[in-house]
Amino acid sequence: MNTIELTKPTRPLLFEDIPKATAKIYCDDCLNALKNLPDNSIDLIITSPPYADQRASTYGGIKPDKYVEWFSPIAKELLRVLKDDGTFVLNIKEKVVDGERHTYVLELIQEMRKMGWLWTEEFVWSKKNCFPGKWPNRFRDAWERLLQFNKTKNFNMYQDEVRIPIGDWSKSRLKNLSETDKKRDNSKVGSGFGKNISNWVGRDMVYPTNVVCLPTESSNKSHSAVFPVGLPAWFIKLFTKTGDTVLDPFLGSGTTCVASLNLDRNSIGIEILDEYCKLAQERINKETK
Amino acid sequence: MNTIELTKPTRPLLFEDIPKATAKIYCDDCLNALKNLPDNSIDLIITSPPYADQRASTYGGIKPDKYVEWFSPIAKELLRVLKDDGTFVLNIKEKVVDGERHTYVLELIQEMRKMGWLWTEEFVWSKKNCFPGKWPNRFRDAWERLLQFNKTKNFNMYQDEVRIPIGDWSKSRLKNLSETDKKRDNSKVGSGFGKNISNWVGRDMVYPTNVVCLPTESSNKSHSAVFPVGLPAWFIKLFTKTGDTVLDPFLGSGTTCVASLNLDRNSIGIEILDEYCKLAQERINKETK
DNA sequence: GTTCCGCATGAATCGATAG
DNA sequence: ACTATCGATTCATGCGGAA
Repeated sequence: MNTIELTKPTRPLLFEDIPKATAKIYCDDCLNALKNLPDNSIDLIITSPPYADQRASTYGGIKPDKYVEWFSPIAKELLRVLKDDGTFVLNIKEKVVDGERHTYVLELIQEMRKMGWLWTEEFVWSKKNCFPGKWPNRFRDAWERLLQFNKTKNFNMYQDEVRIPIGDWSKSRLKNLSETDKKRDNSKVGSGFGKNISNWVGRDMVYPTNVVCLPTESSNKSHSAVFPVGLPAWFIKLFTKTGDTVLDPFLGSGTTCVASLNLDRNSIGIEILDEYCKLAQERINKETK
Repeated sequence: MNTIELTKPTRPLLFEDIPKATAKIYCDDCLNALKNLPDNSIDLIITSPPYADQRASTYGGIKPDKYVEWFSPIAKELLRVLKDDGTFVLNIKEKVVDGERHTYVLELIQEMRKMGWLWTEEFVWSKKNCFPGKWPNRFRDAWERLLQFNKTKNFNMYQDEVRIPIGDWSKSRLKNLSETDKKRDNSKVGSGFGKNISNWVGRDMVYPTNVVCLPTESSNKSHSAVFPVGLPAWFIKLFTKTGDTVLDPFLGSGTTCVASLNLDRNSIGIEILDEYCKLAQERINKETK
């Protein structure tokens, strides 16, 4: 098993003791790597596991009928490593099998509740640029589930960190304070201030809802991630504070670590495929400040 | 049991034999009234049943734990009265019980599949102006499930009836097509447009997705239902044609009948509360053409 | 610097064809 | 009959080069 550790100063250091956020990547099977993590050590788990029948080369192409069986032991380990006031956000969507939506996600929720998880909420990720196509009996699938699970009812939630500007203008431009927006604006100006989105903080900010609207990232040819960096960023801001630790047990191309570093959170990523680990490392070097 | 029947000419009559759409309201208990309907007679069922613990005075306040048990016999009757090529759209959302989303909707889907329903699709109704409020551990709930069930895989779907304007991207992109674009065939490209881009010229309507964005109807003082008329209207256009019959077994204030009449569809509504039946009648007189 | 345009690229689904 | 593979369908987005 290879382990990659990256430490980056993420802000201009004003004092010597400003904490540095660290990203650690385990290049290993998910269940194996999780055994290395101590109990109650993670503040937020956010992941998008391989969907049924996807990524066959890496994960053996889990059959829809076997999905719950496959994921359950992982869910048990995640329950162990999460802190009592932490949160687990699971991005998932059932596929169509024989003309019907398969029920493995419904079954998974029930199974996870049996092992002690609380099913606190279901967010909707609404994707405007979903996969194209036309069928006689079905429209394009433009949404995925973001299931929120907790260990206890007293979990940390920092709602003020994800407030959005009010009004129609904000709908199109500044929807969810996505990291890409923030970074683009920052890079244009140079300093951490200037034309930053945070300038708008304080003017008619409202709390968002449980519907998250973000486009997928499809044109990045180096990796096939559909997880836009704004998605983990949103939940990291919502459920953790600076210096906390974020875990993604199916890291893929490293999106969760990139988002974490840019927000001064430590992160642990697990990814079985070497080439994805390398890719993650490259992205962390390139896309973090 | 009272029955109200309303027949309205819904368009300027050009010929004597233009069919008139009819709305029929059964003021009765849902299961009782359904017994009056023959097998395989309904083209579309669309309804928003009382949610758990809602409308307690009317339905005895169905407890979340008893929800599946309460709805199952109704679902069986609905299966009986629906035509083989018809569709059942169920608007529902689980409520929060003791800090968790309750699982009665998940269980209901599984139970309905056991009795023969196909769970074809789950649409999301994204509510732009959802109920205001703030809670320490939860955002405002801005979406509801619209579960599509069918009896067979060969159901009627009239997709062209609900097409929407194309996104702005096409205006800038397809204004001036170069000659190469007009001639381009799939020799160059393996995926993506593949075909000729000029196919898109003049095209201004596209098919929607399975995310339905509609605002809730505000300021409706007399009834608590937040079913906007646009919601049944969308599904009526999508799943029925003129002259078909639409059923709403929990009519409430009559929204489904209003939408049906305005689209020249016959409708049958069932509502146990007399005052709701009266209200429905008034709305039908007032809000239909 | 800014806007415009060309182009590739999707956690998809269905139906037909092949073993 | 049952599974595996393949082609056709479709629309919003970001990147990079050009005006």
